[in-house]
Amino acid sequence: MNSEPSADDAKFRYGAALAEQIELKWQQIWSEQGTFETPNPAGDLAAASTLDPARKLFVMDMFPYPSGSGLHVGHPLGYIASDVYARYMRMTGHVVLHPFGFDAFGLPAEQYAIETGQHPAVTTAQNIANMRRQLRRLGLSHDPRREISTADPKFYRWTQWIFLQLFNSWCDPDTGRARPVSDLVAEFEQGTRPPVSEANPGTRAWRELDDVTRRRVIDSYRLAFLSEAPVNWCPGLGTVLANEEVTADGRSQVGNYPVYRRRMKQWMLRITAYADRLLADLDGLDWTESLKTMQRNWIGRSVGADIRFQAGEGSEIQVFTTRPDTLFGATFLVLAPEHPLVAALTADEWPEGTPGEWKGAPLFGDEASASPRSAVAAYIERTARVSDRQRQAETAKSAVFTGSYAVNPVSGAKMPILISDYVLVGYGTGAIMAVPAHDQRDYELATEIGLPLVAVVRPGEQWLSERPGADADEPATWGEAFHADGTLVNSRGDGISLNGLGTDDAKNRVVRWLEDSGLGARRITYKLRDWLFSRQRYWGEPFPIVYDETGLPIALPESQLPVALPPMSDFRPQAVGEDEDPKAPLSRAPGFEVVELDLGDGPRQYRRETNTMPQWAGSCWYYLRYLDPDNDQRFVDPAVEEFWMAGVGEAGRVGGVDLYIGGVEHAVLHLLYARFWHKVLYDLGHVSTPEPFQRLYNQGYILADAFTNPSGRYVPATEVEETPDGPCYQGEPLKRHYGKMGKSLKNSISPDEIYQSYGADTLRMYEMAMGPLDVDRPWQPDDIVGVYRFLQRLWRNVIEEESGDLRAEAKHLPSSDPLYKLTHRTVSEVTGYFDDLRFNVAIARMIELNNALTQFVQREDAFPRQVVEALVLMTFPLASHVASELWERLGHRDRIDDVAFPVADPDAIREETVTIPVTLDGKPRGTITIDREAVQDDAMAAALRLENVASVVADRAIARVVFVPGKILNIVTKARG
RNA sequence: GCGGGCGUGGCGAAAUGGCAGACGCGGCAGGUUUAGGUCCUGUUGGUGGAAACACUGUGGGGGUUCAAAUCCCCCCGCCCGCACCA
Repeated sequence: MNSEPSADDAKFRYGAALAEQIELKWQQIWSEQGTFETPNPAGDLAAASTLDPARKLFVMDMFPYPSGSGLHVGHPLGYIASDVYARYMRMTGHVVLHPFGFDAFGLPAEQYAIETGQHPAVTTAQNIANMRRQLRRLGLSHDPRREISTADPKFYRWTQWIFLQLFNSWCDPDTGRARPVSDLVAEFEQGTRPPVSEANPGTRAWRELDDVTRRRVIDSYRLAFLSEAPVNWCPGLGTVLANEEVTADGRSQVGNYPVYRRRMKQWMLRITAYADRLLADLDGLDWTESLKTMQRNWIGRSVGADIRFQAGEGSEIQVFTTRPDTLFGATFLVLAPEHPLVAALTADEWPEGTPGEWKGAPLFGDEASASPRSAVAAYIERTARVSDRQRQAETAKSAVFTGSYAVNPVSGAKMPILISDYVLVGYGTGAIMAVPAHDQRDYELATEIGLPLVAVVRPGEQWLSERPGADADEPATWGEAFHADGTLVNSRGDGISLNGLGTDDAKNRVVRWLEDSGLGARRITYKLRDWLFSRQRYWGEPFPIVYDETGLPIALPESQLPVALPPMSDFRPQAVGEDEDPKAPLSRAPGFEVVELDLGDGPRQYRRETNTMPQWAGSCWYYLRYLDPDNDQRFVDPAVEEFWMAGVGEAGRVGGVDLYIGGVEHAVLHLLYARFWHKVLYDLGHVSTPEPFQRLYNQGYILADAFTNPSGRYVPATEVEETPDGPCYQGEPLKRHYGKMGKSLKNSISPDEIYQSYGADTLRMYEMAMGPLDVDRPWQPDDIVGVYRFLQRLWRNVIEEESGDLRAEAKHLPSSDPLYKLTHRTVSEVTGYFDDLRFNVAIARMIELNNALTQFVQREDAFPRQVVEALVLMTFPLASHVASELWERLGHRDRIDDVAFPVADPDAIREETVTIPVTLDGKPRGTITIDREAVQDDAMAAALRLENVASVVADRAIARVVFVPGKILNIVTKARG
């Protein structure tokens, strides 16, 4: 199947060996001539001449982490696509910035280092060198001077600098924008803004506060702040874990250690302050609707109301609801087990007549349910033990009663207060009003342990009739909650009645009433959480933060950046007991944690922050560093930033990277985090656009067969034998699967294999020809020969295979020649397809043209230069090496990289006559060839000369004629008479 | 459960209101070759037919239209994301 050249093959046939020779030659030339170096408008990389801002284009890929196993053929799909586009756009006169880099900090790199027993700095450097080599072998046109690594101190110095911008900023609630903390302090000092903060209960005036309290108040406003948060804590690994790193049964993916929920003091970034803008600004972006939807869902805006319920003396419980209209149906309250008021609300004794189910007796037995305190304690303990995922997997609802009651403010009804794990402490207020008749979860709990149900929205007749035995007034008979909109019933109280209103009217009326009575207010909440930003890990950016004797954080001055990651031989996270506080690896680095610094008031001792930043930090801004990678004065020169990030093209484009290609797996992590950082930088005046990525394109994945043995483990797909009884490995029958190519499914295919059999140009072209760029596609090695043959035929049409000489040149084609016309039609179509990233169809058109060219060359034993040059130029963005070689052999001394993409001759495309189908009652009956300008009568006259048409029309009457010029003639007939 | 997307030959796919299946793989037939491979030519959705041709055909059903793979409604299947979000 491989086309290893055999002895009698022509010496100069385009085969794997010749392809390799050509590819290495041109890669060498590109490197020596700096072909891919893109100039800047200013600074170190400034161009000799001025650059046209209207012609700039910033095209980039999501950068990879430097993996130890190198690339497989699935990785470069997006890289090839961006490269083809970058090369094409350069040929259309654009100044194209096409950089590449490595996401070198973070867990994948550190895990690889631990597994191989080496230092991550060593493995990272090795892996980067290896990947750089593999990418160069593919002929990607990245500017080598702009390559960055997030683990390079020259890079992470500025990651730390941006963290300081976050630390030194707060979000002004009046404008929703970030401002310097110094503004906030000024407003506190002048008394124009009250120092409202949890750190200042009672909101005493600024001048009454001591220094430490003032610092606590300011800290509580910062965009980067310390907070106690419940996290996934894994003592076995000695670190917190992201939700994604915890398995369904609550254990660590790595090492299979148990994971606990635990409150820990962590750095948080206040991304929630940007929720509204992150949502609203999606509208102006050229992203797919599905990706925007994912971000919208993740941000999860919901509109409703806060309502305060009185519970005994002085206690007040605030809930959030999106259905304030159902307030009369709220028959009990449910708090998250972690809610701060739980302890205060837990009664000493059960009220008279409390049912056993409310006491948690079925869950914990008689002893634990003897008093509210023991039952609540048992329930809290149970919640802490169970992971989030496990909780959600449980089918039945559970809850225990606190022994306390609240009062429904509209109906006056007495509402038992319960705790249950289906109420989440992190969403809304961590407490809900339960409306069991109209909320499915509340319904399940109410029917499970016997709580009252009141219908306040009347279900429709149809809804009731679909549920046998359902009585409109008895929700318990419904089998499930009725949560649709409807007409309010049973909703009359002392101060307010909602009866007869629709859902929307009822919401408005009850919210107005709550606001007037001071019992509640309209409110919007988000699912988006603040971003937990610290890790007890070694391989990441150190925080530019120290603590003084107060234990409060102090930002280091810019002049002390970077805070270098200290070298450590044992950098692994350390296991600690369940009750011990975790120690970040950096606390063990000699001389790192305790330091003497002069921060402006003389040398003093400080303690450094020893956590590191998470994997996402560097990727939040790396695209900006490409613009100005060696600048040691600023993270990016403003003139350079403005040039590359400005919106080009249609009016109203917000600007940012002009084309960003990457996988959809980053839809809500990297892409949301980066948008947030960018907006902060924008607010503070450091960047010129409100969004980082104008156009985002998700390439599909390459899929391949994968196989599992009888014990369910994946086996290397390349070593699987196909037998008549199915796939086999080491004598064992296998189960066939199908999935994303990669290490985990053991079905990777190395690009080296393809280079060996066909060359890099064939691989590039094959990956682009497989199908639409955004769709997953199977790796089908048998198909590769299709594009291989195309390149081979193109080569043969220009070069004598026996001698290696240029073929004879045919006479100049007249513009009336069909091949000339086809060439220009192809150029015109291919141009459009390249513009739209539809490389698969562009390649199909080019193959068609080449097939026609092949016939010509065989007939004439000579090639027409116009056709060949157009085809070579169109091939260049895809198969750059062989196109460069052919261009040179065609006698050109100029670099093909600088040649303009061919432009179609409009006269050649315009046909004097057109051939269109004729249909009778929608059925095709033949074609007619008519003048381009022909009108309906001309077309009819031509159609009636067709035997097929004339015979039918003779028998039937013409009811109607539809003539679409250039498209179709449809004759609608009816029976005569 | 909610949200997004997809469904076309043996396979990857074209056609986004106007002759369904461009282009490629694979298959079949022929040429070149000692043979195989390479290379070249022809052919290839299905059914019927020697052929011309006819009928049929884009997951299923219905609708809009002169005309539907394409637009609308219902159903089925598959993929992806989120998921006790109040």
